[in-house]
Amino acid sequence: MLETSARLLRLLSLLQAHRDWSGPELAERLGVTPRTVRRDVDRLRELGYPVNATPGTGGGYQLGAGAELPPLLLDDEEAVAVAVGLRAAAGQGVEGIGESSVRALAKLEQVLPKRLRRRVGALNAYTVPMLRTPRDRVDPAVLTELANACRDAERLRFAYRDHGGATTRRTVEPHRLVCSERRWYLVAWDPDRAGWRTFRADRITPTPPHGPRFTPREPPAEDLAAYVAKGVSTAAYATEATIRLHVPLAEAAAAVGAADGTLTAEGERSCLLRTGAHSLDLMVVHVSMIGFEFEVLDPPELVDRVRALRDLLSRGLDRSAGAPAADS
Amino acid sequence: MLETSARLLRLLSLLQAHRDWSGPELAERLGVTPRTVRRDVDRLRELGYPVNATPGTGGGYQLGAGAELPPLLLDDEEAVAVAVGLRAAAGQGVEGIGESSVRALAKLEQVLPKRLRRRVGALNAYTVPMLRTPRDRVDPAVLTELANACRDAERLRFAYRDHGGATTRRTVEPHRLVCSERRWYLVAWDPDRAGWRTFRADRITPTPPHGPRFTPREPPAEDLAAYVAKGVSTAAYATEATIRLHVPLAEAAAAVGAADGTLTAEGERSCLLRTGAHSLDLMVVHVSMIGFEFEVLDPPELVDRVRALRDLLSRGLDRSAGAPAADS
DNA sequence: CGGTCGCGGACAGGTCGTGTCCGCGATCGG
DNA sequence: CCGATCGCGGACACGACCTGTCCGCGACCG
Repeated sequence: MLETSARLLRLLSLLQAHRDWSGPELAERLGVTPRTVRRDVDRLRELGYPVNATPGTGGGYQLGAGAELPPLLLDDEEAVAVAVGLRAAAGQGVEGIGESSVRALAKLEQVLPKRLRRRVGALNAYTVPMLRTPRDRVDPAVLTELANACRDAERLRFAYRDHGGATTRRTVEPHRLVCSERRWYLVAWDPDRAGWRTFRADRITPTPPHGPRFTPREPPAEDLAAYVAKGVSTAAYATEATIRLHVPLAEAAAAVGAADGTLTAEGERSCLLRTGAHSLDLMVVHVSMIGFEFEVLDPPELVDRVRALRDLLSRGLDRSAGAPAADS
Repeated sequence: MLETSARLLRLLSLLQAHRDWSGPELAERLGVTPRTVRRDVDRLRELGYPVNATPGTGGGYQLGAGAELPPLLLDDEEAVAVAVGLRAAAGQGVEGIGESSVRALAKLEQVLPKRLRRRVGALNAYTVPMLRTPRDRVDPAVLTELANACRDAERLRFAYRDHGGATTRRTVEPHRLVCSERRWYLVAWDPDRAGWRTFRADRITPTPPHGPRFTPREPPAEDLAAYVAKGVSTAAYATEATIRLHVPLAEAAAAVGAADGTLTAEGERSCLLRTGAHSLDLMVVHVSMIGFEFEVLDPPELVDRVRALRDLLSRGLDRSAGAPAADS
């Protein structure tokens, strides 16, 4: 009974769109008798999607949270919102969800109607690509293409911009996309060189005609994330930074966010922030925007960095209209 | 035939998880004969979800993009990624998709298994709440609660922090959540005062026992977004800013993004950026991070702002270890 | 040229969905 | 306190539909 399946889907959709539906309402919407609605609800429950019902006047059905996620039935706008959100999350390279973001994005984009794809592309410009210099920003489309090649075990051809700027052409067997230190890496087997290689995604330009399937081989390590982290040897910048913020701990905590580092109180009116070096830029931004008085304690390089920014601003001020250039 | 419906869902899930499946593979996975798989595929096609098939050796089925979005079947990690992405998008208040983001988020959170909800909460800390001071940051949970009340037409009780800081208790009929100028507003009918009111979402603290349903009345305007924009009279900061960037247009375009304003070339080595005032902060950040030499042309207030930041950095440098405080 | 795969017709058996009718219990409002 | 409303579920009969099996066709690859 195709109609029954379709009706179950529509029922699920209705239950997701509104919280509360009465039996007769649903019956009319679905074009069946209330008895059949009850049976459909039972079917949903049997499928593992809990439907709560409240008897009495003004009662009704509502979809609850179950053991597993029911199929999501999104309307056009919601689908676009999801796609844009995922692109942003993937582009930022948020550690911990980055890889699932890309997988979900690939899944969605594969079935996204064309008319919606246009809107996603248009709106994507509005997602704030903060903290990424244009150089190492990754095109979400490239990411999904890499992810697709990984999950389908398709040979991948691409042009790779070398560290020095030279581009080489590669054909590899892609295995995993890994997000580490806010950067994307592709772990792949290079048959020409008969070895595992790690490529930075932002330097990859895929050349569409995909190759044939391959049978995946044993990955070079159990924990590929660790493997990549070790491989790329983030040497240049692996230090930790310590900053003193001249605000009470509570105020700093509200502004800083768990990802940026750990805060420890230091008296009533100041606190210490220890943060991974890769979020130093973020910290500078936060400090600037929120206006915390600060003091750089640990890595001298950060002092240089702040000074460079200060000088940049000074130069800008000198150029700007009617700037008396008065120092603090 | 419950089993048939369930199998269709599983088939859809399989087709979304991998791009390519052969008939026999699917048959084994689903526990039916290949003939039934063909029939199921036909059913999916009849439901409007196009399934492409390629004959011959190494052929198979793949889900294509159709007229409408098929139900999304996400695994745990993907669901978490979607939720985190949506929360981030909603929190940022991206114009144009903000409202759909919240709707989609509400839909998802309603059915999200508890174990996943924990992970979303934990990871949410990692989404970068940029550009929001702690004061006007909105809790995504509050947003979804407001959105739920709107779509279910449930009376809403909440405490409202007034502009002056005083809190009042309200009971209103919520109608729409509007995102304007990177802020969230709730448009609601206040029965006590018998009039329409616009509340800033970041000042709302809902008090959970929701009220009874109400029958929605005619909204105060066709275009509620415009209504809100007019109402909140963004007066204080409604100017436009003009900044000269001392880099070629192409380079600036790569870094700035469409949302931040319009760029116009000005000779070979510089360009002008006109931008809405509410993204000035964003601009300062961009300019800082990327290191563009700049010059503020238009609003003198922006010059003050830059100077304030410069001075903040200077003070920080003075305090910091071994800073020679050499000016540029 | 043969193997493999997708496609679809035909048929038989039986399962399962549907509407109808019914009584039960919970809840809310008068 | 009673009645209306709603969710719940058993019983029954009709009929539709789903499944497996068997078959031949066409396409594609090696």
